[in-house]
Amino acid sequence: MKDVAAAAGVALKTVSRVVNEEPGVNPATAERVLSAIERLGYRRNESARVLRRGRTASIGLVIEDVADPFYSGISRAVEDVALRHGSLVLSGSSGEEPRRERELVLTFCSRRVDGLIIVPAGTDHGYLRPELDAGIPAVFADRPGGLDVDTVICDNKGGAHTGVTHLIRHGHRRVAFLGDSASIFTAAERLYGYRRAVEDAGLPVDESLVAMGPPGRAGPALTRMLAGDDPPTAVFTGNGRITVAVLRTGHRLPMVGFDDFELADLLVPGVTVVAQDPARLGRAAAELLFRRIMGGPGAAERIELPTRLIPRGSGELRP
Amino acid sequence: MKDVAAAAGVALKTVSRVVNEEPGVNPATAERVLSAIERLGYRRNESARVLRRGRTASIGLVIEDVADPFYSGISRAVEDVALRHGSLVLSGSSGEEPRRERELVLTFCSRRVDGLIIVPAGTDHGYLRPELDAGIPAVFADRPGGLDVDTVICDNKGGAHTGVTHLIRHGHRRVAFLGDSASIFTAAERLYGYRRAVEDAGLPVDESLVAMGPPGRAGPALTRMLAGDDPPTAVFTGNGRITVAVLRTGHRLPMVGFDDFELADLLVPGVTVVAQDPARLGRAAAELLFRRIMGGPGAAERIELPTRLIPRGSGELRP
DNA sequence: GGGATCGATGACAACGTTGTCAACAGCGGG
DNA sequence: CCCGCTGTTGACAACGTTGTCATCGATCCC
Repeated sequence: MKDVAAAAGVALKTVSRVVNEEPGVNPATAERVLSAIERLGYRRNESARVLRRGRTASIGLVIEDVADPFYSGISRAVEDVALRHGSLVLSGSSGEEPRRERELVLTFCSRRVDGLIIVPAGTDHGYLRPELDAGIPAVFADRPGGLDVDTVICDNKGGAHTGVTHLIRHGHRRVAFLGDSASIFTAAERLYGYRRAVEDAGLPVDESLVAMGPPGRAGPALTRMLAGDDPPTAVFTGNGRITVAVLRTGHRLPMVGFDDFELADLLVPGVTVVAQDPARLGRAAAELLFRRIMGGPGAAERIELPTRLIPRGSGELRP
Repeated sequence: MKDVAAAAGVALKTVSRVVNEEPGVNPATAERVLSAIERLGYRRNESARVLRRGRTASIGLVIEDVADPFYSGISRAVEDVALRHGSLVLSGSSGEEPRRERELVLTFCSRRVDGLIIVPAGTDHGYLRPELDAGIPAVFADRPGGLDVDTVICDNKGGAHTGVTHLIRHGHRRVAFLGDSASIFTAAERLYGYRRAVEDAGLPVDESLVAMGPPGRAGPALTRMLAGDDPPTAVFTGNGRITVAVLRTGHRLPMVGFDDFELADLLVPGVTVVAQDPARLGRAAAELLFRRIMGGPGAAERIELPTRLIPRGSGELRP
């Protein structure tokens, strides 16, 4: 900028004015400055600008894994909203490790992001306190983070309840539940919804029909159940990865899965799912965040998005 | 930092030393400083640090769309490599719009990223010249960008050639090609590979069997071909999205698709594909970039990754 | 014609950090 | 006892930008 000023024969401040399109610069002068900028290939140094102004025009996004379509859907939606607000997105994958999440968040904070959107990995988010107190707004997405902070989640219980009830209505009395590790909030909620649905139908909850754990374990778990004395006649899967794992086992059991996925309609039979809307979730979280960044007042909000049952065949099979 | 120094009763510089774990600080003093840091919830201001030191420890990544599994695979791999180098990833989706790509790149540059990985959207990347001259290394991924810059791409021609030849070997003499818009590098290359394969087999290239355009158009195009006088007996699809579009039409034509996708093996018949490895592509690009960032010398490299034919049934059907 | 107003421009400090260099105390060797 | 060395600490400038305030000539109104 100094060089530009020298080349254009004006003061530093005038260049600054031109670059920021501030009013009150003689068009002729501005023209001279612009041509000098062009000639020298000058680019404003954003770090210095941030240092001086305090606002970075960027937000941090911590998800579990960009390569998972559910999270990349969120990611894209957040990016779009950020773009509309002239903001950039710093993002990172926590891989479900609380330590990595914490690391990412702190890195983002020391880069002075204007706000954070976090898919919480662990349960203890106390490390966020100082940041929140320092005035960095945060939004939890997909799962609550245990702090009094804006949160956007799905109706996990309700969705699972709907899906399981759907199977029961089609005549199943023994529905298995295959969920992700019980330590994950969404998995626990969905399990709760499953139990409620079974109870509400007046059926006994049989714990031998429930298996929680990482997706890789779901297939074997189902196989064991089917080999038992009183096997399930249908299965409800707790998320997209588990649904796929079960499909891959080749058991052609009637099923309903949580999470929609591409090609679910092209399999035979089509896979009935309880769909979430990741784009909507991301959008809601980002909009909430920007409202806070712009000084939106009030207590922490908690938005719960609905789910939608999409019948495609696999969930309508009778025992 | 000033406050920390005051609280600990030491000079600014000493706090800086502690924060950066520089040697030559009395352990007792360091302890005092650390406790002050803890007490005040101090976080180093990265902008100021960047301003002072010149290195940002972050790289920029411009892809087409995070929500596309091919690109999110790349994204994840880049993130992992960056993590190993202690670097952060700024990323953005260009949506195949050259203007947006340019905007993103320039934004990244003014934030002084240490380097760029770009999936080029347009053909004119002249706007990058000043940045390159300013010493910001860049790597083009998936497609060349028309500049003399490190580039990592797939063997598009070879992959298409292999896939089409596979169909011909199974007795097809009229193979249709459905590709993405011809202006996209990879689409053009794959078309070229298709033509070569047809010619190499001594068959006539029939332009009425070729349709290029956005994925949404692929289905209707195929339907038109099939309604013609001399319809194709098999189809080669130019990328994952087009493959899915074709599958959705319900025509059960023998086919081979470029790009692997989840569940390709669960459809009936399984979908034979020519697979790329997005993770490997992302990793290669990122490693190349970091080598440059650390001052790796020499002329621009061009890496071409192989593809792999995965037979699953749809490509082995006879006419 | 004189003072007020306005438009254009510049000088300067400050943002929070780190690199450079100097200061100072304590210590051992001659 | 003096010199030089080591270990520890601090003062200060600089990074590139922007906000504040001052300057200066021109214009305008009475």
